Amino acid sequence: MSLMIYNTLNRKKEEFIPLHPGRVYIYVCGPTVYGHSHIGHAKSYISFDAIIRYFRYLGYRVKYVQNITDVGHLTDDADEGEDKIIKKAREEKLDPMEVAQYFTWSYFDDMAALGVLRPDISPHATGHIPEQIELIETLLEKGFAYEVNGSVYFDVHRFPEYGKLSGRRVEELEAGARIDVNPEKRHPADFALWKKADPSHLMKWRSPWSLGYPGWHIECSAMSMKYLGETFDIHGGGLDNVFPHHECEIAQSEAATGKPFVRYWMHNNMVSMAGEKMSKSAGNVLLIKDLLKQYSPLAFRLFILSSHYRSRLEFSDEAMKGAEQGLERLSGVVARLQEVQSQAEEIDGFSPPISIEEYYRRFEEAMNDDFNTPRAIAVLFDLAKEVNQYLTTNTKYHKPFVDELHLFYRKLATDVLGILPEKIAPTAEALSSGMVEKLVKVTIDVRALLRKEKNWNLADYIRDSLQEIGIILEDRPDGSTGWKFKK
RNA sequence: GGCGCCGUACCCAAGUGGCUAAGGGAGAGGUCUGCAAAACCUCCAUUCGGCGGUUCGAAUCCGCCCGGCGCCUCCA
Repeated sequence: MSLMIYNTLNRKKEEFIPLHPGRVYIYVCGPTVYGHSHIGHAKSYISFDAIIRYFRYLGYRVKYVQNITDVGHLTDDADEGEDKIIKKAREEKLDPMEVAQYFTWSYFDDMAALGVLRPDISPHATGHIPEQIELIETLLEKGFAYEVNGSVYFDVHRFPEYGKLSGRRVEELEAGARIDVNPEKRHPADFALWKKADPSHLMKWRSPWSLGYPGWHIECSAMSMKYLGETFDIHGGGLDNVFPHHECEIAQSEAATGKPFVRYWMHNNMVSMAGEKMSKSAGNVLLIKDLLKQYSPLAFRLFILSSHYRSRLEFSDEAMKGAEQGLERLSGVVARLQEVQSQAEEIDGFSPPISIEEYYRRFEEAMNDDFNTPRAIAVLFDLAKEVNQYLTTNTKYHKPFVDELHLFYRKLATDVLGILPEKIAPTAEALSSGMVEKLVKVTIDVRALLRKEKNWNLADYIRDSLQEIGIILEDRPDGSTGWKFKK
């Protein structure tokens, strides 16, 4: 069973064959750090997080690079306008690096809160100015770029394959250009590699051409090739980066090295709200920090991964609540498995009522089909039903079997998808010490006596009161009472 | 104007030529139960925006129409 990946370059699914056996070299476009991240960003990073976790599950050694863009992206028209970070700095009366640094930490905090594993390398654009200058020099030497007035532009006509990723033609771009024509450019579709800074510009570096700053695509080429090689396996990012960003990256990189840049291009689709793409400019953003005030990070991951990464996802409170409930169901089954593990034993002649291998197979089959997490998650739910049946129809449990079931969720739900915690919220059985636990136990015992006397009013009063302080009691058919913390 | 995507039940969402259209949530009924919660069982789209066509057979392919969206400017 081979791993198939949808490659934007060919618009079809292709078998994944790594350049170096057993290894995956992957670059994903990171954030421009001029504001807090919203849940649209989160879809991208959670999707690639699951993809990388799955590669590791398959046994690949992954080198994951994700840039931090702390310079270069402009606000308005292609060549004029003000750098976003500088704009923010001016507004807040801060040094641009203070802005970039502040939002970099904010981004890292958000990702940690969402359980997104850190990339192996998080290179900063401003930390790689020499590499970018070097790349531009190569492009000039090879005649793919030209200098005008201290700025350097890439000449798209010198690179006939320009447009191969996004399916555009230079002539069409010319016709439909909504960009104000920059008189320095030979052709409207040419893009800047280096811009000369005007005297008031806040971020600038010395270069052979001028005191200036790098163009807005060159950083990704410079940094990805520095850490992953001139040709590497996967480059990922948002669908909205296909053109012009990734198209330009290909042009710059392949022109400079004469080699294929990236083997598999992967693009995630957007989050929408009320039918419209979530974006800062549209103003319909929900920040990750605000989302997490209301919903649990794991439920949000479940929500994100229950749609395919290449599909658009419609966010709503109703959908998020659905995810919360779904997560409750999954964590419920794992909590019961945990609970049962301590009392389970070896049962002679035990024959497993569930084929766990079959569920592994189905999960992998789904993930191997271009990381189809919605189908993979359905497998987890299907098994949950069977496990619950097993747990409710038996009173004695076969330890190795219970362990195996538990391991299944541990590996796939916790390690690969990251939708279940390492440890489920404690239950009475799982705990042997602690004052809270002891107090709850005493209370439950008292309530059991009241129930024996059929003093329902008092018994219910205790249960309701505990619920108010976040402790849920569950009476079971055998007369015992379990409890858990309210999520 | 150019390029492209999507429209599956109340909500989110898989499925892209062939058994009964995944899964979750919500909803209805039932088992259990003093009640509740959880769990389990049953039900919940004869139908996939509409109309034609291709085919033995289509949600899936083709055409037209309706509706929504993305990119072409920074964007995950």
